[in-house]
Amino acid sequence: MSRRPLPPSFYARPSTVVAPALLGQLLVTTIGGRRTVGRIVETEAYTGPGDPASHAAERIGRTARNASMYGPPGIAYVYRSYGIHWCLNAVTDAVDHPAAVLIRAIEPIEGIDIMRARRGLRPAHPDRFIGAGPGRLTQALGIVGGLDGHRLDRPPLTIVEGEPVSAEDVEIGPRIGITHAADWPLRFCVRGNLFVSR
DNA sequence: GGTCGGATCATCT
DNA sequence: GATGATCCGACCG
Repeated sequence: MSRRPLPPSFYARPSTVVAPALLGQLLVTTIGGRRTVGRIVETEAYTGPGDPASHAAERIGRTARNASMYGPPGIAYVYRSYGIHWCLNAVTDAVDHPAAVLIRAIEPIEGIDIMRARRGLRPAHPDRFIGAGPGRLTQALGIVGGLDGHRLDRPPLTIVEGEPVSAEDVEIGPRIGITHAADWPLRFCVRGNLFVSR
């Protein structure tokens, strides 16, 4: 398994290209002195100002919350969802073009006991509930709002090269949990994977 | 195994 | 003062 972090150039492409390319890559955190690794199995693209579902949609513009989306490709955009959960995005495209990929699910790879403890899962609870959902995976990996704007090619929050998923193994469907442009086919997941959120 | 509502808060009107 | 890129437990059948 290669451990090379994905370079900023990987993210300097449209979010519709980066989102499927992130499938199979490894999300690594070293937080609280503990290392946890998850394989990315589900993503969603948020394309730019013309995407009505984006936090940086034209009608919203640049605000304090979405500032990271206007930053350089390859940094994290972390925001609080429904007042309770944290959600992690990888910023894509170019500076001043606000676009990102939401990481929606991971398959637990390393530090499973740590993830289960962070999630408060009972022993009988199956592993598929560890990281199936954007709020769940951040909790499992210890990702919090303080990591907003963090470079994804260095600790404690890194995405490293894994095994890319071939095009025929990528399943494409509509994005989840949004009201605007809900039918745009910008959700990508590993076909048949047991750890996706739906 | 499906649907429903509560939790909880930063952000924006 | 309303809203939301969510999750979970309660309740029903």
